[in-house]
Amino acid sequence: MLTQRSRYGLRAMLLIASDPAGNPPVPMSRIASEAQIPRKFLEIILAELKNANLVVSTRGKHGGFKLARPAHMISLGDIIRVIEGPLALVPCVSRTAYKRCKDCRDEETCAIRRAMMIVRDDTARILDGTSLAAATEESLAAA
Amino acid sequence: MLTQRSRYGLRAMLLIASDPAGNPPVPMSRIASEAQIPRKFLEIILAELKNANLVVSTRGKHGGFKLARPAHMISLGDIIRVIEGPLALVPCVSRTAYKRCKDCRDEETCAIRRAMMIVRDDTARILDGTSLAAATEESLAAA
DNA sequence: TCCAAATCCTTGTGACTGACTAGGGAATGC
DNA sequence: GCATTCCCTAGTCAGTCACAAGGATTTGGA
Repeated sequence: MLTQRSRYGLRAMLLIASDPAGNPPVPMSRIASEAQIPRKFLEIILAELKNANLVVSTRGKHGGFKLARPAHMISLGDIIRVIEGPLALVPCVSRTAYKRCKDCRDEETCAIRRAMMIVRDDTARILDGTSLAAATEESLAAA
Repeated sequence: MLTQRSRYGLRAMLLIASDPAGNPPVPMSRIASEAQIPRKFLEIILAELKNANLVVSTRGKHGGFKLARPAHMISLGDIIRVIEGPLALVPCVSRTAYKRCKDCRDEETCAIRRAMMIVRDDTARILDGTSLAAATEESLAAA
C-alpha cells in the first residue's frame, strides 16, 4: 500500500499538471484546498518533489509551483519513487536502489527473487509508462 | 517493499514445502536455523500462517509444522496477503480489502485508480500464479 | 518604503508499526 | 515424569506516518 504522502503527492502533481502551461505558478494554498491536502503536510511533500527536480518553485508574491518538465515527461513512477521509495518488493530486484538481501544464500537460484523480478518489471512498465499528461487526459475524457 | 516479516514468512513456507510430503512435521527450531530467522520472531509469523490456514501444527515431541494444502495449492500471493496485507497499492483497487479512498472525488474518473488497477491485476496474476511447488522446483532446477 | 503574499526552514508530537526479546504454560511421545 | 515441542501474554526500542506551530526569507506591488 502506498502511504498517504504518496497519494497526496500524486494528487498534487496531477493538479499542477492540469493547469495550463503558460499560466503563473500554482500557489501551495490552492493545491491544498483543491486537492484536499493539509497545508503544512503538503509543504513537506512539495519540498521532496522539488528536491527531486520534479517541480520548480518561485517565491514571493504570485509564487508557487510548476512542473519542472512537460507533463508527458513525468511518470507516476517518478513521483512514487521520490516519495515512497523503490517500486520493487524486495531490495535485490530494485533497479534504482539495489541491495543484496542480507541473508540470501544464492541470488541466482532464489525462488522468491524470480517472482519479484517479474512483478517489479510489470509494475515499472505501467507506472513509468503512464505520464501525468496521459493521466489527466484520461480523466478529462471520462468526465 | 515487503517487510522483513513477509520475507521470513515466504522463506519459512518454502522450507516447509521443500520437505518431502510423507515426512514428519518440520519443527520450528529447524526452520529458524535453516532459514536464518530469529526463533521468537518466527513464532509470531508461524502463528499468523497457521491462523490463516496455510500451515497446520502438531504439538509435543516430534511436533512441528506442515503445509495445510499441497504445495501447488498455495501461492506466494496467499502468503503475502496474510502477512503483509493486500497486494493493491491503494485501498480502492483491492479485491480482498476494498475501501473507498476517503477524499476521492469520483472513483470512475480517477486517473490514479486506473493505473493502480492495472498494477494490482498484474501483481496478483503473477503472485497468485506462482505456487510454492513451482517456486521450489524452479530453484532446484537452477541449482 | 513597506506591506502582503508567498515559499523555506526548524522543531515538535502523538499514534502507530516493525522487529524483535523474555518467560512461562500446555500438550505430547517415549 | 521428563524432555521436546508448540502456545500465549507481555514488553522494548527505534523508527516512521501524518500531521501542526512558528518564524525567517523572498518578492511584487501600492
